[in-house]
Amino acid sequence: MSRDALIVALNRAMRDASGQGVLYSQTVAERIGINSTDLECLDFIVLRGPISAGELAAVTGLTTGAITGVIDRLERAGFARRDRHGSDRRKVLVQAMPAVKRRLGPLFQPMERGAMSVLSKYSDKELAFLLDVFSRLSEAAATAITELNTRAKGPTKSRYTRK
Amino acid sequence: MSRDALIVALNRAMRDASGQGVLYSQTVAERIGINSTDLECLDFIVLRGPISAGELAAVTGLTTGAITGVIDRLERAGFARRDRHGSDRRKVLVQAMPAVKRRLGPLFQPMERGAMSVLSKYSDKELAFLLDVFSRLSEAAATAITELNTRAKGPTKSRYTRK
DNA sequence: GTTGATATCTTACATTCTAAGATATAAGGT
DNA sequence: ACCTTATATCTTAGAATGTAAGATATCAAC
Repeated sequence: MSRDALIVALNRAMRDASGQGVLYSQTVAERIGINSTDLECLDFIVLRGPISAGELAAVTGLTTGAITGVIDRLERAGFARRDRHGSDRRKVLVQAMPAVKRRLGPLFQPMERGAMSVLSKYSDKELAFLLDVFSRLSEAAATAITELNTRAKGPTKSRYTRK
Repeated sequence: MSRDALIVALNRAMRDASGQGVLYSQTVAERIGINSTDLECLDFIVLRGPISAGELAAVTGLTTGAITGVIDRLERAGFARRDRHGSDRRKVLVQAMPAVKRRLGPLFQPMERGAMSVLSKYSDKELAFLLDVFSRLSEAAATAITELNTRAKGPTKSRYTRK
């Protein structure tokens, strides 16, 4: 395969792999009866410990109104809990409940095992190489997103031509 | 870094990279004034040539009713066109319009350049290695999704796995 | 204590999805 | 040819979830 063809194939493979990841998340969300947005928020809640509603809105790009709904549903499903902030009582701190690990863990196992079965075949050196590549790609993507947002935004056009 | 830590870091890096890809798509969609679902469908339309509405529903996991709306919006925005199937007049074939390449191309350039700036530093051998890894990961993910759906309790609706 | 900033929630409305059924066409048996 | 059943898309009604704007409560500074 030529170098050019290799790069084209690699770009497609990356998009496909990314898509599979999304698809897996959607499937997991469906299985536990919440939507993808709520699962993404739950991921942030788990990763970034007790987090305020406002921060959650900021990292997900949702409005605070939408976040209120997200937290309501996560609470109702038993995956998260609201607490008042100790010193600033306007704030609401959201944290994950034990049910998350118990119910979400098993659902991520097939993916973890799958990734493991692939990765376990590589040497430490190869894994380090892969980690480096992924990090660089993420960084490049972040830069590209910024670039896209920074770029002149042409004439404002309505979302769709009127009904 | 220990091997275990390496693998944990890699898993997180993969999720992050996947997320960046999604975020990029959302940004592109916003920039051209359509939603992410419509852009995903448009990608299929571009890749898989003239495709019937039903097939589009099958590969995306949307209902045919939703696909009708998607095609309506893509048509109104000038990105796609409906045609009657030659021999089976129940079918509607959807194909991309030239405007897609013209208007979408530039928006994907920052990402392409970013990926290129990373990938260009590697040897052919390294690129081949990466392509192999991505392919294996995609395949493992597909298997994991199937596994997850197989374990499902109720009737399962899945994307991409349907024929 | 008053004023303005901040954090979250509420409300009204828009968009897009699903489910069910309508419509049109196809295909096969009689 | 006719009738029945299957298929492909569209239509409709209702649900879910998003935004925007404003209400409410709290904080922070003067």
